[in-house]
Amino acid sequence: MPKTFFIATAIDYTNSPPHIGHAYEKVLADVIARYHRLKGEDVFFLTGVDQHGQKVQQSAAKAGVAPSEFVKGLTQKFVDLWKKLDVKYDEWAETISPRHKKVVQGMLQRLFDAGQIYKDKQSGYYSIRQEQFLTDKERGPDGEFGAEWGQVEFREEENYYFKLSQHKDWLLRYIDNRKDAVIPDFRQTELRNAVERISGDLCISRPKSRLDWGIELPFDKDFVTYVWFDALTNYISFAGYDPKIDNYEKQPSEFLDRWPALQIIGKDILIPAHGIYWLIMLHSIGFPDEAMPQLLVHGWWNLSGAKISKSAGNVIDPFALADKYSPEAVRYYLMSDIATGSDADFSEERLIERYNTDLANSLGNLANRALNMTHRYCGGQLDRTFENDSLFLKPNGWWNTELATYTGPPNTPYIAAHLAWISSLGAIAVAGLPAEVRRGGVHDIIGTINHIVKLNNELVEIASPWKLVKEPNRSPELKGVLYHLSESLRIIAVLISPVLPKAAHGIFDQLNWKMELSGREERFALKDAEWGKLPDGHVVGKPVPLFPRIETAKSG
RNA sequence: CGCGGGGUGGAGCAGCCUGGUAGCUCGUCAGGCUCAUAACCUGAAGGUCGCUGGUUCAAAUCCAGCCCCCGCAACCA
Repeated sequence: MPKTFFIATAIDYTNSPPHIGHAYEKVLADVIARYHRLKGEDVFFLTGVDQHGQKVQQSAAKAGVAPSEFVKGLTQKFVDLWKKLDVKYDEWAETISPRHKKVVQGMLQRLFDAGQIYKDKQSGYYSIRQEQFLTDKERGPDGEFGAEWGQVEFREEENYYFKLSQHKDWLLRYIDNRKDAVIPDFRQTELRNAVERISGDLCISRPKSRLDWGIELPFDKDFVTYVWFDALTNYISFAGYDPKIDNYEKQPSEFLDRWPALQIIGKDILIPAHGIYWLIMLHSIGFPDEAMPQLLVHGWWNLSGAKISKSAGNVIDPFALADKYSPEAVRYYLMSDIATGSDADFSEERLIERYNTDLANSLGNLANRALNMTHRYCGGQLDRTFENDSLFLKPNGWWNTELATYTGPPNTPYIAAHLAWISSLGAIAVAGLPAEVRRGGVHDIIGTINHIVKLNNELVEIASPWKLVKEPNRSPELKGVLYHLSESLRIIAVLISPVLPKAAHGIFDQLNWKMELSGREERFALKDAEWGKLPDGHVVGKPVPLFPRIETAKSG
């Protein structure tokens, strides 16, 4: 049985409502998941929320409600957003769930029994505001702790530590042996440098007197586990991992079928959280190197070059954006205007520009004009007999020189050359797809699709069906062109369906194609992206604008 | 000498790993078309690819040095 493709995102902290960055990561994961489903693979897409911790406890206290209540409201906001943006996950992770708690405690107990976790006493200067011990690094030039730390006091505290540094050499070897442990590769370089600098162990607990909104340590009721063993563990606890089984090979088949995951994370949580803590945690509980998750690290959306942050007050509300421009417009913008891995500038003007240019003017208009002409000139019926006419099927390559600059009236060989070329584009796109998906290159896939759209619009100009229709003897050419337009649209719909599911359905509906599966994801399959599936005599539907132009004050 | 990213026509970016006519989108200008969502197509102008030096027949691409910009406490993707 083929293995399930497992994709997971970071889980979001339920201390404040979702912003555009949360939306980006989940849409990216959703699109990658959908491309895998398109290939016919079983997909397990996990996302969710991180609900424990100090900040939530504080925010809840401030709001005068119990943490469990506080967390409920924010969790709902995330769920609502994913629904709105058509992010279709298979499992939802909530760190307060009993299922998760069991795995976290099971892991901790096993590591404690194995001597990987020990108790130690730490004393030093402690910032109450930042909830952390300070070192000399944090001292200002005057030797004092700055105002950003708030009240600082000397404190002595016992806590539990995980023997992190013991696994440093293993992690270095693992990273060196696996070229694609982290994507893109410059992030892997960054991680390796950081691993070299590992020193000391990882504090994994907080005394309940300070923090009780968390998962209790199974071996000491006076402590809860702090962040790492709680949040990171979600990736396996919601995938069926059984902490009681220490032999990895003996894990439940449900889990083994899914794991390892491709994990989509932001650049801020690669080091140290995922790249160091998480990988070492997995290694320490017996996961072999082949079972290490791959980390796909994405960049950030900035606002006029500045980081988006709550403190700067420049947070963008994805709900408002989706309401204003439609969820598909938001999905398209987030996927098309950033190269996965690097940062990009967010702007509503760019969103409008990309939507109007690529979707309304190019793709939407192509669908509209193609179907309209098919109805107007051929009663909506496709005719593909032309395809077999040897007169038009010239060997590849010959037209480039003579005809590249041709600007005369519709010329038969020139049209034929374009038809031949266009009918091969889908296969080329399909061939390149797996590699693009593997490295998260969604914006490259979109670029390829847009190129196909562009060539079809060129074909319309070159062939000028409105001229051909006036010459009865050229009816085969006319029909050939119209068939190519519809067939191209069908393939484009398949290729773009992971990014724009609703629009892809819209194209299929208008083509009057696979109507029995209307609205369902199974309607799209990569194997259908091959040329010539629309049968002879097929009648297409009436065109309705797929992407109404977004009018702005300037253009309207 | 901390770590990493970036510096490419007016704007935003790709290309760099695997040297060999500098590419895309937007914008500007001119032309064409009328099937279409005032959409589409063609052409033009516009670049010393941050600077300097090196390797090479050949460098945006490889090497060295330098300059400038942005991240690397927390909220936070």
